Amino acid sequence: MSIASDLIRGHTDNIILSLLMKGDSYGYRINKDIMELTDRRFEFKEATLYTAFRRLEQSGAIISYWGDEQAGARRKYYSITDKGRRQYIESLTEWEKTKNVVDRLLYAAKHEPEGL
Amino acid sequence: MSIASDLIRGHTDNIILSLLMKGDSYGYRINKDIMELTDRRFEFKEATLYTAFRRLEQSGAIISYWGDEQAGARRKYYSITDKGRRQYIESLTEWEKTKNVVDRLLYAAKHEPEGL
DNA sequence: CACAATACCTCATCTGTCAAGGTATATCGG
DNA sequence: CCGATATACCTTGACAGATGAGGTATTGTG
Repeated sequence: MSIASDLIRGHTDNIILSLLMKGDSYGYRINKDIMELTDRRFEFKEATLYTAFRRLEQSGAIISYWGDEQAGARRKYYSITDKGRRQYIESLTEWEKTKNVVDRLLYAAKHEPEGL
Repeated sequence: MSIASDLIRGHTDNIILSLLMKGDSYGYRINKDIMELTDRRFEFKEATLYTAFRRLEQSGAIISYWGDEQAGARRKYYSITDKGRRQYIESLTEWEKTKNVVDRLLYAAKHEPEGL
């Protein structure tokens, strides 16, 4: 739990793009990376993750291909496209704007009486 | 425009509680305050706002009463309860955690190669 | 008198999340 | 050898929040 999903909603696709900026990866590994990066404070539910992959592939932000594992379960790898890279870059600006706006609104009550 | 609603989702109720921490207010005014606090970068859609009021009142975080305006349109005022105050305080911690987690994930690609 | 601003409300629809279910392979302890 | 656990993928239906579109009523302004 830790982080409510409604607080992450809107970041899902961009988080996936962010991890794919480091190189091609596959679903299970991406979620494990997310867990590690957040000290186990967050991970996607599987259904959410695969829904996001489908959405991103349909919009052209990523492409997929099957790996040629000799052993173990097959893996579907994802690769970020130029469109996906642009979307990722834009998401960083969006996130900075969001932090600014939410900070102002959530701390409105505390910063308001500055006239004292 | 400006801020995607999915990035605010999850903060809606807490933003309203934050403004009510400053004192009782009513829907129309709250939304105007939000617009000003964010330099017109953000405001709620009316339907979103009133949905949130109903949700907050049903959960006991706020209570409402009709103002006794002598002139002009009638106003429904909202007042934050103790439960609402506790929820607001908790939301600040949640928000700080969320910022930390999203920062880590969105900037993962940039901070990763630290071994150089 | 038309229009804008104030001020409230509802309903149907859309989107993203997720519980629950499924498939298949590899490894490890007993 | 068998059951459990980990890896790795997928789908479906239900649910919750946001919102477009519509509505009501009052007051002030040109």
